[in-house]
Amino acid sequence: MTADTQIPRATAQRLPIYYYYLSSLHEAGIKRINSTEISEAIKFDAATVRRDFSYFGALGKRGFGYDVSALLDFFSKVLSQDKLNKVAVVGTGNLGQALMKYNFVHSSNIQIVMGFDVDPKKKELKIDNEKGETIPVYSIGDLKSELNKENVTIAILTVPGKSAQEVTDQLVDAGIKGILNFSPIRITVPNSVRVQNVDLTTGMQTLIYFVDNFENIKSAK
Amino acid sequence: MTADTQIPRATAQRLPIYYYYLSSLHEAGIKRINSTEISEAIKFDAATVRRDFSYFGALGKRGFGYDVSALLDFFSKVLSQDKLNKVAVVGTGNLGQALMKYNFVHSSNIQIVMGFDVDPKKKELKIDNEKGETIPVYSIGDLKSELNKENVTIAILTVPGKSAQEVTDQLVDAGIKGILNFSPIRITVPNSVRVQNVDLTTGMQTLIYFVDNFENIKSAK
DNA sequence: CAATTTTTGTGATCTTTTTATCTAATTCGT
DNA sequence: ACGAATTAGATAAAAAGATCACAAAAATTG
Repeated sequence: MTADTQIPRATAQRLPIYYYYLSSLHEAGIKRINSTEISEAIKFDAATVRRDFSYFGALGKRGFGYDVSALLDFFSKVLSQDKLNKVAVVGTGNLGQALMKYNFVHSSNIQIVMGFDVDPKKKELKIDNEKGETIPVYSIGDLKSELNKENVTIAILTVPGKSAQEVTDQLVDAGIKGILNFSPIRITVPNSVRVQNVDLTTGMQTLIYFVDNFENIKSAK
Repeated sequence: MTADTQIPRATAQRLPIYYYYLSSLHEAGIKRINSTEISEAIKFDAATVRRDFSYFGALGKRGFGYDVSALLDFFSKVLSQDKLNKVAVVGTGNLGQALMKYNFVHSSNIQIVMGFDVDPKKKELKIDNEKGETIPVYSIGDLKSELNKENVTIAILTVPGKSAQEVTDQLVDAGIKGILNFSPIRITVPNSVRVQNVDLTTGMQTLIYFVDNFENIKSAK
């Protein structure tokens, strides 16, 4: 079930991209695909695609390509699409609330089940998601107990930079295993906790830099 | 003014992180800093930090470190913090509206000045940002004229995957130079246009994969 | 002011990632 | 069923990126 080879980081980062693309092919009723076409759609070299897939074994057939359904099923398992991942939003400011309400991080295997905030007034907030379910907001003091009660191991961190590290420490103490960090701070966590940074401002600044310095960037092919 | 060396991609991606950190130091009244401390805060190796800086020349002093103000001023220029970048949001669904209202991509040099949508009803939307300014929403048919009128060269793409490529083609035709792509599609653009992908779902899926396959990821130090 | 400490900047090296090329398996048309 | 066309998977090479380690420069100390 689990891969027996060590998967390179860069490959792991591409897996959700493959998964999304395969889903769209499947929905469109496309039955087979080859590495060249995948390459064109996702903008990585065809050799990279084949190499990535090969870490998981021989998934394709020479002279034929890849069977979309089989590949999709496989990556579905690899990405734990079968199991439901309960997620908590920590920091229910504008961004946190927006993520809860509109389920921007949306996928069948991810469900935001609760929110936390330092401000006790936020407890009165009744945040309804798109399905009409009310997502409870708790005080940050109840982090540990509430997370454990529902067995939540993934957190979305949407607190201001100032309190990001302090709240992170509490999340770690509460047994959180993964943090999607929207704060502009690079948080410190022990080795056993995974962090994925999603900084909206950083992305935009990088883009502007790339636009302004087009000629100066290496391999901006 | 512009760097005379080719800046590696990886370095360019770290510039906004340095900038944010330096700003926070400056605000805190800290006058000098060394690569080791920077390294601890931003979680990249100290040698990487020094190497990154060195692409822009000798910014530090041996035996002393870096002067925070001077370094901040320098990166401020590198990242065009002095010039105002007008940005348009294309696709005023939940995510697009949230970005416009709450200015999540917020920084002094970035201003969202207009929105676009296929749905003509959206034109009646009066979206006020946090400063109380009303951001107009136009029909996507007016893309070219409105963008050119205000000299907008950066777009935030928040349309559904289905229409992402079609809208991208229109943006390119309208002369857009950079796209911050929130759609799950890897869009195709000509060589002269820069794309930065920010996929919320992908980030979360990658995180879950990293959490579930901790032992299988290479150099998850 | 000499000795010691600090800390940068960078050549050298190592690691990771990407790309190119080759080989052999499989398909497909006839 | 055969031969040409296709295409994955493997191997090799190249490129990009991270890290090591140390000389040189500057600061600090006694």
